[in-house]
Amino acid sequence: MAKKRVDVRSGEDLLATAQKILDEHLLQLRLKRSSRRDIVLRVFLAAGDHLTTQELLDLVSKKHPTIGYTTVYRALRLFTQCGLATEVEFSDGVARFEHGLNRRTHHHMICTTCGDSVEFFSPEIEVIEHRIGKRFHYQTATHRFQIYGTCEECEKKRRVQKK
Amino acid sequence: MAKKRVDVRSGEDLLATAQKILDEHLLQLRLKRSSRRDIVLRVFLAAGDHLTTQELLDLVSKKHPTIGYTTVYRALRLFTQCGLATEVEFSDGVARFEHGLNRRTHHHMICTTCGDSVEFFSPEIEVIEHRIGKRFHYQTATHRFQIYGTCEECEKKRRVQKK
DNA sequence: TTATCTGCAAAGCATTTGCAGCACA
DNA sequence: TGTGCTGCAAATGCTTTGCAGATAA
Repeated sequence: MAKKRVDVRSGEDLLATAQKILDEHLLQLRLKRSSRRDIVLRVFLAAGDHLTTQELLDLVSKKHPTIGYTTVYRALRLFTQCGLATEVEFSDGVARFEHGLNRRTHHHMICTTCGDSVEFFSPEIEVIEHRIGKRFHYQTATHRFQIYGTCEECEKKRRVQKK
Repeated sequence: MAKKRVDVRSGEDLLATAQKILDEHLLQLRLKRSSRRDIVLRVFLAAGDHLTTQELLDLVSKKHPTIGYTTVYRALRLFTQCGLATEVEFSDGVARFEHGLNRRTHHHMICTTCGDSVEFFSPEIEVIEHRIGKRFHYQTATHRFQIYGTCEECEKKRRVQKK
């Protein structure tokens, strides 16, 4: 499934574009729009990256405490289907989601001590994906690449403890 | 005769080396050796890669039906701790293990339709890991890299269905 | 003898789903 | 009006752990 590339600069435009993409997706699947799901979308777009379903629910709950886990869960699935969200794997067994709109392909390096992460760009990865796909006759769709280690802070603490 | 590197080509040597590594690990943790765990190790070494705990149990059960899931589960954890096994993530939510001994660093490309996978080598990945780690002052420990797509077989079938 | 190992069963935990009532088209 | 949406609670499915008896040292 090819992701559409849309240029979205302001928050306004971002929301409008995202809503349009979602609506189109709903139309294709003959689903109905719902105000609660739209709220989840707004909060998701305004929130930071790498949120778990629970974390997004917590944010949503602040202003809309009656919206439940299931709604957020199912909304995130829809967002992922239409490319508004991407699931990322941080190896702690919990699904995390980040924005898929207006986002350069990037990867994550995760600190296994404090859970912090940084994003980085590595265009070579795309090249490798294509090369390997071609070599083994795979129609490649996506890839996952994460680096695990210890961030500067945690590394310092570790050294102090060792002494 | 000045070869210092442990040459583990035959199954015999492989087992011996692995057993030694395991024993040493047990010693460090002040754990005891056990015949059942040794059996699990033998089966694991002789088996193919990417096995789930359940799959390894199934193999073990063929000759030793009284060995239980928990033993295999805990054995795999020990193997992973001492580097005899590596956990790999295929994104289906099940832990898979492959041999860590005598194995070049490699990665996987997985068919999301049939679950089949191929291994490939990409030394560039190591280089990227180091470069990114240095740039953000991370002490990198490891990384994960998988490509997802459709294998030739499944792609053919998909095309036929589409018509 | 004492500490670890084992199998069983049960607990954990994130993810999914069935269902009855609510809301959108 | 009917179909999809929601929240709740329960089901799933894999992972992990408590415990009593078996086993290694």
